[in-house]
Amino acid sequence: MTTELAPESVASLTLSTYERLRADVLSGTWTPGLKLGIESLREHYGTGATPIREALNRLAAEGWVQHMDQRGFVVTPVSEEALRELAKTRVWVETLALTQAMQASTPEWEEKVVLALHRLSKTPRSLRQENYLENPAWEILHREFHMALLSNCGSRWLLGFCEQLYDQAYRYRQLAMKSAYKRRDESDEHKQVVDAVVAGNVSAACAALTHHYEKTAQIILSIE
Amino acid sequence: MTTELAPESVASLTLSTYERLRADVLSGTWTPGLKLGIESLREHYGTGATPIREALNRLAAEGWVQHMDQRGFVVTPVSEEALRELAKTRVWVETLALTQAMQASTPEWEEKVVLALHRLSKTPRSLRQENYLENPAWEILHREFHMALLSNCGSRWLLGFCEQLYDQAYRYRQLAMKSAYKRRDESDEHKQVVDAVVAGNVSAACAALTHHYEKTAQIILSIE
DNA sequence: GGGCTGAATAATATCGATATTTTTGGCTGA
DNA sequence: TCAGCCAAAAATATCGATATTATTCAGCCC
Repeated sequence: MTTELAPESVASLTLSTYERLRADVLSGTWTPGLKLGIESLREHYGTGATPIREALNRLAAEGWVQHMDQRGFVVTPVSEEALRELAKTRVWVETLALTQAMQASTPEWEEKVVLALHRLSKTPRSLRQENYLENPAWEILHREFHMALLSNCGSRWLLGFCEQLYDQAYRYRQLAMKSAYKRRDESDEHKQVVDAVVAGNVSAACAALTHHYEKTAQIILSIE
Repeated sequence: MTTELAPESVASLTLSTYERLRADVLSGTWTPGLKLGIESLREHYGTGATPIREALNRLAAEGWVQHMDQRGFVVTPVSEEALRELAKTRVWVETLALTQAMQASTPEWEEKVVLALHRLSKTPRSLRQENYLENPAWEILHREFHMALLSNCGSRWLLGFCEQLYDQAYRYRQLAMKSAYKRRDESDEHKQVVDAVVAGNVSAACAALTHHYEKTAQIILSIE
């Protein structure tokens, strides 16, 4: 007797607070290094201390904030070195996942990837032409495209690591966007990855993905 | 009161509760699938609900327990399929880390690895001869050996992933030990890895590590 | 003047009690 | 007999207040 309805609507305060806090860290609303005092967060999100603390503990385990015992929480700082390390790790881990995904390739997966790319390319990168204004729809589809690419790797652990790394890199992108927006056409880079995937050329696909990530890191680094 | 010296002794309740709970999940004290009721844990660990909940939230983010919103926590279940996936992922990710570590090899790192192996081989696997009794010193040195091997990979992210996977596999080992103990000599397998590392032979080192992990998984699977 | 000491202050960490939500179990009506 | 439904019970989630712990800063000794 399983009577399932939409549980989203009645999410616990802990969960929704976690999601809001996470989004605010990812988007750069809370800047790196900022001390996250319980009292001020409590006031800002309009809840008690318990949901705040529970959310912070989860975020600490995921690496978004750091928890100094008995000394509170701070937003994980960023640094050029950390970004380089992140970019390097992403290339290693995601090419690994892509390789495994391609070796286990199925027609369904290929179609899923092609479809994800199609949807992405039909969505504008920025909401405005003149200056950059983030398009939330594009961001969602972009994440879905990259995850679709790796979804066939056969390991939920590996996929989870890739998601973590993707989201970490997203924060750096957001922080960089705050200072400057450099126009860039990723659509071609995406297409090259998919072309190689469809052709079954593992090394070409990994090379294209690597190029895509290294260029991203390079652009962010060039801003500061 | 009495003046405290060691900082460990004055760790916050949240932290020490987290560590105790984590150890109990890893050691199999709380069996997979078990419902972890707040009230019973509160009583068992002799603390309030807040430290328990915070610890559970951290453990949930790390994959040790699962959190069903508004429906409490359960110890993450195990399954043959999950173990196979874990073992597979470990081989992929750790051979990646080992490869990178060897490519960035330094004399200091090599010495660290050799030393870790030496310490490990001088420590008995079991506290008793006749039947198996876990030797905590061996467990610590074993973990340190494996982490020393990967410590030079150049990415804290990657190293963190490896630690996660190692600890997850440790839980499976512990669970298997509860039902049966199969005598096994790992020392030779460890030595083969180090020999290949010292010789600078990347593929041989990865093959030895892969063999080591696959045999572990195979033994655990054969028990049930 | 500079470094140390120790109370005052501010923050975190924790508790006990309350509000919500889920689950249980019995009752009704077809 | 069985599904559907409501009330009671149990558990989770949350709050407000308190206990502990770090930090600050003025006063003091060298």
